[in-house]
Amino acid sequence: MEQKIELSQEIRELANIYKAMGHPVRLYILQKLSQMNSCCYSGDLVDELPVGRSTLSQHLKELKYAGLIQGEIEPPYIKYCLNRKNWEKVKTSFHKLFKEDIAI
Amino acid sequence: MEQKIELSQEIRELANIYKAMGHPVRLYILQKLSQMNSCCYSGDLVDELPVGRSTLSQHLKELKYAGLIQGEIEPPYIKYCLNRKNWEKVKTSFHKLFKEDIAI
DNA sequence: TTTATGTTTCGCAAAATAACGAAATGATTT
DNA sequence: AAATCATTTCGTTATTTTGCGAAACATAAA
Repeated sequence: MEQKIELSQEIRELANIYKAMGHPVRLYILQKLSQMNSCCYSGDLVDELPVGRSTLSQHLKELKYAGLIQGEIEPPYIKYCLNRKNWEKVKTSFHKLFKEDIAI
Repeated sequence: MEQKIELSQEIRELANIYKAMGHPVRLYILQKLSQMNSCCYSGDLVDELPVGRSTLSQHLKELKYAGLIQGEIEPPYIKYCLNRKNWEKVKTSFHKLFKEDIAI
């Protein structure tokens, strides 16, 4: 009665996105960017978050890799913003996850 | 200019929830439970998912621990359903994350 | 061209996660 | 009481994640 499925590319990608969101520092950054509806600088973040510069840089890298944020060089700073295009995608898939559920 | 904050309990909890959602097997289970708007058995899942019984059990345990699902003993099976109360909480916080954004 | 500034990469150590099979548990049936 | 069935826990291994400081990289200012 083995009818093992291969987990779809779609679900694996979505899981990766949730994984990227699954750390308090990264979630804080996303929340901040989302709620301000604007951008911020690594230097600002490192002052308020309880991690060192290199660690923060790693988290930003992961968020970038997951496609959730993007960085623009604005010397001497780097300005980070949400990746709007992918952010929409996340919203859509989340909505889909709740498809048969009560509307949000 | 150090104004380090302590990440709030709220954000840490929410991050834990996303972390729990951040694995394809667990996301598949949640999606299934959400979309069917019903419940399922561990035995059904192990037949379709590409992991062993003990591994699946671990994933179910994590989802339970994160408060996303609940298991009811229905001998000789265990029936798993969404934890509706917490599920609503997840939806709310997700919505909040998108607060200043275009409505879903 | 040296110095300063903001950020990232490197190298490492500690902790957490994912996966498995074997053994244990709990409940039911023989 | 023994056998059966569904599921979980245990013990282990391999991999990934998290975090740090030191060093490297840019870029701009002196």
